[in-house]
Amino acid sequence: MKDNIISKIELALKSLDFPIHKITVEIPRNPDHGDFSTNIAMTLVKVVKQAPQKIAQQIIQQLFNDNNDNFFEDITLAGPGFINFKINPNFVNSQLKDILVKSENYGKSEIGNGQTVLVEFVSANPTGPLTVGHGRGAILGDTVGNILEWNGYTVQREYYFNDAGRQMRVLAQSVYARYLETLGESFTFPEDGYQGEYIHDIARTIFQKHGDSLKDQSDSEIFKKTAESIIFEDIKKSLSNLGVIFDTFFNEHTLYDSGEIEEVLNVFRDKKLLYEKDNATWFKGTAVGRNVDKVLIKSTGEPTYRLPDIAYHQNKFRRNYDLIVDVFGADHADTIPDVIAGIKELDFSDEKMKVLIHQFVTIMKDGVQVKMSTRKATFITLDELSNDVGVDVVRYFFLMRGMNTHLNFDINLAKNQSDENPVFYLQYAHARVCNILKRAEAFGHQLNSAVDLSLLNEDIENQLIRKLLEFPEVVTNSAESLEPQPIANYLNDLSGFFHKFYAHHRVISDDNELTEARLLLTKSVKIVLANGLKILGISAPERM
RNA sequence: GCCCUCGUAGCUCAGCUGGAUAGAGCAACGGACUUCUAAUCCGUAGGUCACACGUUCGAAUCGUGUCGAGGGUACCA
Repeated sequence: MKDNIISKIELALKSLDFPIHKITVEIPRNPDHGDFSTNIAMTLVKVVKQAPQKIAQQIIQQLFNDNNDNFFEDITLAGPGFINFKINPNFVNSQLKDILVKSENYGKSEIGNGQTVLVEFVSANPTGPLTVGHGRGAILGDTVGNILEWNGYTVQREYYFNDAGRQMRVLAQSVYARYLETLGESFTFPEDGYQGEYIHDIARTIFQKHGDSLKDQSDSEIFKKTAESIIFEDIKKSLSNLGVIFDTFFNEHTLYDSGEIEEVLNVFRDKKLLYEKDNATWFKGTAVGRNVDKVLIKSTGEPTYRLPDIAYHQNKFRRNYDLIVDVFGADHADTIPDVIAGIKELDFSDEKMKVLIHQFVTIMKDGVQVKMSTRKATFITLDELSNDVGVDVVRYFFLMRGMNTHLNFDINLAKNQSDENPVFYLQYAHARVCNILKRAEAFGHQLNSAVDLSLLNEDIENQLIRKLLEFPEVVTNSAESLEPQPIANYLNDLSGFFHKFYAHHRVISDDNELTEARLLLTKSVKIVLANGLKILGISAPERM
């Protein structure tokens, strides 16, 4: 509908011999200002050199001249030069049929045009259970994937991990210590070891399988391998429990086997971007616009995380995706400029790469902040959280806030099965809709697409219909910004309009015609709510 | 010190690419269930958009600076 208006304005500008400017049409906050408005007259002031009101008058006149189909009910000049449009309600209402026709596809677009996207997220090393902090990235990444899919992209979800570094060595040592403890032997726990209860469980599993045969083999691969596989299974279960399924898991180690790490070093060396200092190999960041040089290979001979990160991104680029999306927590944000600098030196363009950074999650319980540390095992795991408050609540809480706000996760609020919990507002709207439709069916009402939609002329009905018609634009916008939050906000607004409509008007009444018109509206609400919730990965219950 | 994110109602947050009188929810107070589910609705109250300059027809939104919060700034990831 918006496109329709824009092209009509364009036509008018052409007839008036005004230059074709960038035309923006928006929905005014205040409904008194019409269904749509444009500021085109004000932006033309400089080019046309006339007063904005005068320009607006001419455009309005031209639009009226062209208005043979009565698409516009009214066009008015307002304020400093806004042009406000009122669309013929019959035309607006008839758009509802489009929702019915498209049904579970309503809101999908083809702006992605089949392009391939790699979305990398979570990417936590298998050293322990996922925490609430990982949860935010998981839900965010997964939902961004959904949004892209709804817009015609082909999405691959990838989890990157490293099972070879220092962290994993400390993990193995921690398990070994607990293994000795299980055997009743004396042991020394690594200073920075992992203290979680799950380490005991892993040690016991190893004991059950191998008895005490490993007690003198502190460097046995079994400790690491067993820990890794148990923890990884656990991680995958936590994720799938939340509806997050990965297509691929990428092990950092393959970058060494394939020689890609070496290759990156060679390129950098040829470009004179490497030098040796203090027995370590440094990347000359200062030569490529970074403000400091960074170590790529430590004096121990081990690479820092930066080197494989760069090689990994080169690998992604070589796999030829049209778009590469990374989802990181704020604590990892600092690696990104290095990766981008590196990638450019490897002759790839960072334009295809979008990095989403989300801020931290703080957990509030009983009004106080819960401090968390993975190593000390004073964290709340993602499993605990989703078991505690439910999958739908977890997903909604992570999506209802912008990714760059510090998210305050109030456990008490989330657990609250009452009207204080915002996710129920949406789900209840859907359940109400379902109930009405079911009841209507029981009364023998049929959905009739030939119904007279002009009967829907209450204010709240108009608002509701207009809101429903906004949905496709909300979905494409969120694909462009790669932000799920607007969809969550939209669904909240839509639910609000529906609840209000419900409270003031009955759908099923003695008036058959009106009932059928309202049933069509109700059905449309169901479709949009269900589709929106689907994108967010939240269930749409038929009853509550 | 330097870099990133943020600062909007008592609390948690919206406010789209600069637009018209700044919006929700919660909490507070007062109403509405013999009705398609009251997990809802209606009303009241609540604001120097951290602060100061600047950009322009127009700034919560963009720019610079100050203050405040969080994160990063390692031969940890």
